Amino acid sequence: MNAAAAHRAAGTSAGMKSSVTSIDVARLAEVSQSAVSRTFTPGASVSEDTRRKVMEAARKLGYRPNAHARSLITKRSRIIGLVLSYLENLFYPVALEQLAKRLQRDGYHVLLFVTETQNADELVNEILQYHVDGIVLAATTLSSGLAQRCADAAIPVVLFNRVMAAGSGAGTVSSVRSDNVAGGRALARHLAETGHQRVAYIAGNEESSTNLERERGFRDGLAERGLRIWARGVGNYDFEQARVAARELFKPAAERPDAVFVASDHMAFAVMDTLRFELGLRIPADVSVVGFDNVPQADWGSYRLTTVEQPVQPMVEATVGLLQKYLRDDASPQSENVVVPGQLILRDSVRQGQAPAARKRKNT
Amino acid sequence: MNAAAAHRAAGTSAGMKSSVTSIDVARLAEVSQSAVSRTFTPGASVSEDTRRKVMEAARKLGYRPNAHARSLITKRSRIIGLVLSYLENLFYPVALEQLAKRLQRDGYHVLLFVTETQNADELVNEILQYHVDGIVLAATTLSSGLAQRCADAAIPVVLFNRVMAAGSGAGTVSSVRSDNVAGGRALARHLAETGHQRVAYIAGNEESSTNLERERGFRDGLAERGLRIWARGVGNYDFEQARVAARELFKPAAERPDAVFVASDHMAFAVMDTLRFELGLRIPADVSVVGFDNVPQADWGSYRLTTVEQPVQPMVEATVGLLQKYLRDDASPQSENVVVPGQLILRDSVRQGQAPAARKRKNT
DNA sequence: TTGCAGAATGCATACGTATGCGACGCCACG
DNA sequence: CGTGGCGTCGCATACGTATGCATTCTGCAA
Repeated sequence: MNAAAAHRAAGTSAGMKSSVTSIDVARLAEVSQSAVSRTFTPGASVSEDTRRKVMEAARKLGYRPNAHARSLITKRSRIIGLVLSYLENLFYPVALEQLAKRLQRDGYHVLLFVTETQNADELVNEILQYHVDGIVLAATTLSSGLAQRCADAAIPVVLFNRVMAAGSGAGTVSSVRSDNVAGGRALARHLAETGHQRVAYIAGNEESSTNLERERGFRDGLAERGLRIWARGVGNYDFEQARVAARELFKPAAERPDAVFVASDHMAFAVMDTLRFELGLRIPADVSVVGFDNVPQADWGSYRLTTVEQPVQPMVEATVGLLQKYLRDDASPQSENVVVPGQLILRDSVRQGQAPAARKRKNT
Repeated sequence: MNAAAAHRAAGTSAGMKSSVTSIDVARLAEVSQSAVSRTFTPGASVSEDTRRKVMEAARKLGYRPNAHARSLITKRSRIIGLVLSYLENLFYPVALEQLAKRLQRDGYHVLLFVTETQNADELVNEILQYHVDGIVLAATTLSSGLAQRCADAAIPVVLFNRVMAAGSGAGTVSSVRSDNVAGGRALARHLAETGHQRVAYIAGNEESSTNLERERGFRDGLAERGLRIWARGVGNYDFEQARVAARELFKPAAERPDAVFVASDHMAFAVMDTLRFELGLRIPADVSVVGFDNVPQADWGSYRLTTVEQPVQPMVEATVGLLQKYLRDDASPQSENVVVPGQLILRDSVRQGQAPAARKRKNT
């Protein structure tokens, strides 16, 4: 054997062009291709002896089963399609990270689709071509049609941090979200208890379910205490638009709000910076600010934002729970809407005092 | 036709269980399966007439080509594997978003792998099973072995924001990064020009190429002006560790640094908050802070961080450029290391004055 | 009219794996 | 010793598409 041949042999044992098939392995191990397949199929019937021979040969050749061929015949790709639209709000990257990790632990992987209101038809096509086992829609702003189209293809869809508009026909599409209504209400009560009178609201995307629910809860909570939304702006879940809304709301220096609930932490940061550095207001002395999501930055020293948490871990757990359930009983059951509770997180962006029962605690 | 049948028919035309194959379409369109295939293969020879018939039938049945079957035979999956480890630093989500969008425009999609120093072997296995067309490694902290193992499998690998340690044998693995050395040097010069004398450095992961290069450039830049690193800590690209390092560096109130370069914006925010709210220091009056990355938050009012940009768009462009090049000339060429220049971004976290040529500008 | 080039089309096969089915060997039990 | 059951194994086929090759078709020039 000359040097080149030796090198080639070494290369073979290291992996090489991964065109080694189960047949190659079978040949080397002196068994049938079936035996190789069974060795790599958990729960199949293989003797300990041949399994050893196969693994040995596979290792030598650097063999790995071809996922495409496999899913062609099993009709399961072990791929989950994840579509989202906007990663600058840290809530989504964090959720994405957890979700991907969690799915990997179960042998699934995430195929990513990034879109911003792109025409849904094309996107559906792209997703379905890969025959994903399930779809997670994590984009507050996505058209409802998309979800329906996917569900029509008989593949399970779960909406993450979003829920289907009640109007569109029933729908076999499930959802996981935190309790936005309760969260909004908790914030309202907290602001009321701490003696605020003129509370403003800066909305996210006005048609999104998250915004509708948070605003409804907030309204209800205020009403309980005989208050109402004193002023209102729209930030559309966008950083710049939130700044603009804040300027607008606080422009007439005559009677400005003494508190503002911003529909997402991400927008709340924009609002806080605008209030402080453009309008020269102090938080919370001049105005209180509360948000929603409990993004990591909310705990940063510059913001210390009182907010309602969206518990990523439980939401992720619920999401893969739903997916796995649908993958098991392949008869697609009716839709299910999981609501995960989230706590009010008290920090330093709300003025204390001036109210009868005002007090500050960390829990409950 | 009764109501149920009518509904089923409607369902069929809308998509249904996507088990419609090219054969079904062929049957309905009264052509061969080959004709269907060619209709969906750009550049194939099909008459306008049959193409119309095929498209019509495909639309009726809700047909979409099966990507797995296709890639089984073409040996191209149009999937790019992307592995990253840490999404809390906004630089990565933003890059991820751009990269995914860019690849989608070319008909590619991103399969995500999230890992934190997990054992590389298993990860390589998972990636290679999907026969991805290329791999992007965007994790500052990943073991070099991983890249090599992937490259061994004869699939193109490009390191994003990272470069291979010179030691490990040559390597057919390419890289894209910004000019960390020049960036570090620019920061050093800027701090020197603005009259700082005792400059500290808080490192990222000490073995990462980004950290090594930034520190080297910084050192060189200081040396040019007769300065050296006055004190040094390690933050390991982690938020909490950066806080600890900051406390340590600034504890002896006797002679504390008058400036600190933090190896990433993300850590810099932790440092700024710690300095301000724990140690009561003013920025930049008492101490100047500079970072690296130019993450969106660096422009926020609470930080206004002077930093060096990592130009995401050009870096993404270079990355897919490399990938496409390797996919075209499938003979894998030698490795290539693209370095994208990045500008110094002046904001308000550096004290001006005290120095001869000190001035503040937005550009250049 | 004949011939021919080029386009269009169909037939057959290949891609790499999973799995039903029958065959075989082994052991235990009757 | 015979028989049945169980655990292994190999053969053959199917999954859904792309593509080389041969064939047919179309239109045009001679």
